[in-house]
Amino acid sequence: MPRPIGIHDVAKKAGVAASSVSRVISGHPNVSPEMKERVLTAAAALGYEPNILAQGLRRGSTQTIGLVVPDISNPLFSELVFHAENTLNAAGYALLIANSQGVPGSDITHIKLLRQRVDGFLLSLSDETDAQTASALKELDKPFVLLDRDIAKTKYSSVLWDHGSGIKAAATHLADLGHRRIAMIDGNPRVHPTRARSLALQTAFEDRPEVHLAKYDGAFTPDHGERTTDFLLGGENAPTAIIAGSVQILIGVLRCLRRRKLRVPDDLSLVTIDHAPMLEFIDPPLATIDRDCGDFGRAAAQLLLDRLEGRTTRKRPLPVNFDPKSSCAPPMDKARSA
Amino acid sequence: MPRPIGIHDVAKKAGVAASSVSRVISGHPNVSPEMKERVLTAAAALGYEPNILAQGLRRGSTQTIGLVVPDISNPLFSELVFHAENTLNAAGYALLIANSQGVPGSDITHIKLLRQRVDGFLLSLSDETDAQTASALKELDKPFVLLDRDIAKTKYSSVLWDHGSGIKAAATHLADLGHRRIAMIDGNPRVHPTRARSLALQTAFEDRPEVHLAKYDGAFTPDHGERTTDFLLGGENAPTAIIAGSVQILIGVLRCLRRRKLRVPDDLSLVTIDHAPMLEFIDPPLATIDRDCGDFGRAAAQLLLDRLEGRTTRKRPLPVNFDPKSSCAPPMDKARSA
DNA sequence: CTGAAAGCGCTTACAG
DNA sequence: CTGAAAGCGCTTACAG
Repeated sequence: MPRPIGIHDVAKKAGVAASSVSRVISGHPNVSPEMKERVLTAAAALGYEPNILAQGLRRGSTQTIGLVVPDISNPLFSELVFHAENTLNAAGYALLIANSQGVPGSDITHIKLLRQRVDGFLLSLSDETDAQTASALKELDKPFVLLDRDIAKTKYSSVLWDHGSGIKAAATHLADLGHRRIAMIDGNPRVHPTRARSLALQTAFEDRPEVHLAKYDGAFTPDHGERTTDFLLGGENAPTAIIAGSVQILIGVLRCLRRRKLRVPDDLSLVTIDHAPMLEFIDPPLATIDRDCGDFGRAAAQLLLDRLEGRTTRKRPLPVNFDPKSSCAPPMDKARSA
Repeated sequence: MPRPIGIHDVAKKAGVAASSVSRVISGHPNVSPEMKERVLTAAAALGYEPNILAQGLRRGSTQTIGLVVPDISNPLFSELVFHAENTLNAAGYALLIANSQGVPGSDITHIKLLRQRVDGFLLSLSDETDAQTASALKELDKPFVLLDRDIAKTKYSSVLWDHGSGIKAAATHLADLGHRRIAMIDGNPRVHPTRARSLALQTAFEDRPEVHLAKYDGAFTPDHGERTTDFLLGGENAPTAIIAGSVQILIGVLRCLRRRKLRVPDDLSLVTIDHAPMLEFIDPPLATIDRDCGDFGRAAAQLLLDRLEGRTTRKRPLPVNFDPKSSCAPPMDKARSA
């Protein structure tokens, strides 16, 4: 197998110095048109491609961005990746992805793994409150943007969905329908989305004391969804409406409802967060809190490009929408119907 | 921001030569115990971490594997990535992922992007018949393993599901129930799974001429599923059973059935391929052709490690299972019931 | 505008 | 077993 073409091969063929080849290839301004032409034809004839490792070693930059996500199979990330990659490619950067499996230690491992290979990071941390992660980020000598994550007492660039207003819209919709006992089953309380919803719900019904809203954080898993629903529906004063914090949690809620033979919205009103491929076949269509991942990917990439070009860090808010379909109805008021 | 610690800093601190530091760090056999100790303590004290770019440039290897997939959000890949990564990590390799968006040109782009940064590839090509991809692979000077892909007239390492036997089992099940007109709606005919199923179905009913099976290849999309189902159910001699080639195709089929108010299995028997999170809430539970992605990931990683360690290429077959749940029933025989 | 030289951080024959 | 030297492929002040 022949050694790949190097800058010296091109220099010899063009009859110029290696440094001139380098200047032409990397678009240095001070080159004569004829030098440019000779080098370019020689490079094309030889099929020269610069060695990225050598460039990176010398320049200290690799024109590559690293993306660390906790769960690659989350459909939300698919769109995010697509749009972030397009934006970065247009600016001359490539995107490399690492999957952290939702383990904070794995976040750090992958950041370390990528650190010497990339110029910057897009990070969807597994745990924004983890002390080790925080100190790893403090020592990180590359710019990064947090994806829907917010670390207390820091000013890192981040793109943050406005989960608070989405959940408030949903809860208010339920309250307006007459619900007085509403439960929200949410996931990991160590990430921004869950925290933002908690914060918003704390004050949502300050002026409506008759509305009782309880929030049950845990994990974004079917198991947490199912256990919590079981607990809620098995007890006194069961809620008349439930909000599921993610598709995974919704699966657990639906399992419980199926087992208990409860119907939506007759027996219980139901709201969910995010879309999923099969969701459309759930009957009735579920009220959904949703968001545009394309915007998110573009915004995140742009914030990182800003940092790479020396601009300052920024928090970028992004809206969240609520679509009340037909899965919410006035509660069965036992008192009245009795 | 201070320059990162280099091998010379460690050498100075330990009072030895840089070359000795290198030998200790990279585990060279000929080093005295005391040398080892001095270097290791100095390196630890300084927090030395080798520069991967420099190592890669010098050694020609990066201890990194590149994975190129057409659709990162496919849940099948999630498990694959998890197990492949574990196997590779155990052998001292890291895994980097690139998303090719299902475009053959993008496959090539990402292979080129990764080529200088990795020691080998795991490739799930968008199109195994693409001539440009074939020639790019021929010129690729790094080992690779094809993931459920097979390129004609080549002996590249690959892990191949036995889609043929899975689809035969499903089709035979339907035929045994009495179905005489069976349709399979499959996806992209330019990848091994679709081709393997076509091949198997061609001969599946050679000795049962009364069974008519037609296969409709297209794309792994809801749109192809919906249009084809519409075409089939709207025509003469509509099939009494349909096999959907993927979850995306299934979504299209189900949309059509919902619109036409057709029920499974009373009006039509239905079989699908692969699992999806929400699938369990489809009523009735669908007969499914399924497979173990963990085994797949481990096998793929192992084949690549074999190549990296100089062993020969290999085709590795993997079984596929058929679970007839309750979505298949004898066909409504209009002739008889009339 | 162009070339010769030094160096990015490491590894590896080569002496000793 | 250890060290000095060369070099992986590139870039970038420095002369001219």
